[in-house]
Amino acid sequence: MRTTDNFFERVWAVAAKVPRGKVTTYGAIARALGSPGAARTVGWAMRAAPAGSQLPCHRVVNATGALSPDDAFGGAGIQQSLLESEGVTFDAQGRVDLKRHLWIP
DNA sequence: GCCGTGACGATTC
DNA sequence: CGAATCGCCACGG
Repeated sequence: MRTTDNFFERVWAVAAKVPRGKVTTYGAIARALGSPGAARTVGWAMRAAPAGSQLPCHRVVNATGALSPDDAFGGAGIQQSLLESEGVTFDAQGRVDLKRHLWIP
């Protein structure tokens, strides 16, 4: 089958299920897939996600609420802007308020 | 089957 | 809080 056999598709599937105005963490997705330690692999799937897949990867953040690198999404601040547009709030550190928007599959 | 890689996680300083 | 370190897992070569 394709190079993207299972894990990647699972990650994308879960990420696509994240409701608008909410965010999830790589660890949460990895946990949902049955591999709580595969958080890195989840992040890798996001980076390997095909452009134009409409995958809301901007709704996926790490456990600390920090967003993806500035060079991601094609520009710095893009991720935060998108989340803010969806109603997501940030703290003084520019991190997502997981206490309010954390969503787990 | 080993090595290198990586948009992570948790711990420690 | 910020930076550094170790450990984890899956994919490609």
